[in-house]
Amino acid sequence: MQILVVEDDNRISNFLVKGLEECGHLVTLCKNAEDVLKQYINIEWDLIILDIMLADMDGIQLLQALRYKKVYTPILMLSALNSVQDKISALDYGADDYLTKPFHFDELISRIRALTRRRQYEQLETPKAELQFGQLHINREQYKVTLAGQSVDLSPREYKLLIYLVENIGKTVSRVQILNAVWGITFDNHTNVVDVYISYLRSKIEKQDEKYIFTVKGVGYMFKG
Amino acid sequence: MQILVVEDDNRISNFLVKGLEECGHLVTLCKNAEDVLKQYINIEWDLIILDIMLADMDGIQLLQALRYKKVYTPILMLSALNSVQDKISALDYGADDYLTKPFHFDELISRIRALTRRRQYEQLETPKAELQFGQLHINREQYKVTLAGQSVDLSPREYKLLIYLVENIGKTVSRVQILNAVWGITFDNHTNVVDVYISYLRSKIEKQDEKYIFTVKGVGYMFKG
DNA sequence: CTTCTACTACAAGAATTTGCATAAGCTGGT
DNA sequence: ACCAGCTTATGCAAATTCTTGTAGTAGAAG
Repeated sequence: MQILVVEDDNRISNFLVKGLEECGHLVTLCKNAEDVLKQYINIEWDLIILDIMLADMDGIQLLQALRYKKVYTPILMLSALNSVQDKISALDYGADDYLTKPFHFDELISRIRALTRRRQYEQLETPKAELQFGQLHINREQYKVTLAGQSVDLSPREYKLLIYLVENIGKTVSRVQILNAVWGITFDNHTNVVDVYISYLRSKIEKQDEKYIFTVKGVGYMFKG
Repeated sequence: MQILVVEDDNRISNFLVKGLEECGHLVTLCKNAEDVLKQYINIEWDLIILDIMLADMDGIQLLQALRYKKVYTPILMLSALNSVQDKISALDYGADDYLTKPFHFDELISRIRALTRRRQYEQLETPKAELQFGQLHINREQYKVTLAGQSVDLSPREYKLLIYLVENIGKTVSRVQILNAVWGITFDNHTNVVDVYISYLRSKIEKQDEKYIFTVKGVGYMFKG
């Protein structure tokens, strides 16, 4: 899933990003409220994790702002405060769940699962751990990819890229989108890493007769099953 | 099962932790009430064992606090007092069972079994006491591991780690997840203890031709049978 | 059909990160 | 104080990531 983490404390954000990525999610980190409203508001996230205490804006305010702008993405609030009052006001203003720091990572995971369950039922393709396209087989639980029975050794970045493409199967995704989702880069810094990694992937998962990644010239790439 | 023991008397806590671990449970010890509310409250325990006499807070108060915070984990109270009054108030405030010290370990076990019976029925796969993977043999009842008939001497931490990996057999578990489940650490990701212990475990339970623990690059580790 | 341009593919190597082993420092229980 | 077990620190090899540079290609324009 694509998750936006809004958190200015480096320790916690680092922990969150690392942990969520290790669980197979595509995570983007944003360190202040303003940027959320400016840059990230138009991206379709599966989940937003929002710290209630931010340097530039109260988390509740941001929550309100998002809901006002008709962003109905599930939002999970994080807080160091353990007060009931805060919890209530967060839920009142439209948060979907609330978690106090420090928390157990497995609990975060289970709450994320609960929050996005509806979504998962709706799109029955994604929650499957096992995916297959022709000769290509992906096991998301074991992070294992096989091609015609033979194991394919992908680096973490290559794997992430593949997952992103597969999650957007049939849709053309731009380099900027890929950079955003897989690398967490939000501005164009004139790099061609995406091209390079597409090339790596192709060399590893495609054969002469079996192609999965298609170039859409001037736009980006598309995965076809 | 994952059990939290809240007890400040070393003699008793040691006895409890050792005994429960020997019965194949994953036990975390907490020596004061404050830490329970701060650090351990969001972890999904299967059972909490709570001494009624703690240095920093009355056990009943802690019990109340937990229930107030909607923690519905089964709680078993321990007390040196034999007074009926205490027993009643503990049960009134939401404890699920009550046991007076000194007690026979067998009684504790049978009460734990009663309290968590539903849970045990639910997960019929895990409670097996005897596990075998190739040459590797784990007896959870006796807390004993053998490799090709030869006894393997694991430290408590090593054993806990092994059990966690085995319980997630075939699934990749991240370092953060391991740190959470085996160490109870929620916010420190600048440590390499997990790596070190994986290394210890491997040196003790693996041979040239027999491998059980597989590294999933950039993600974590996976146990394969 | 040829030329041109913008875009794409890929190779090679530098820089960084990761995983692992080992060693050294700590800690709590006897 | 000692010992076993736990944690932190360090160094190294290998893997991964990313930049740079060049060759190649599709498609528009002449």
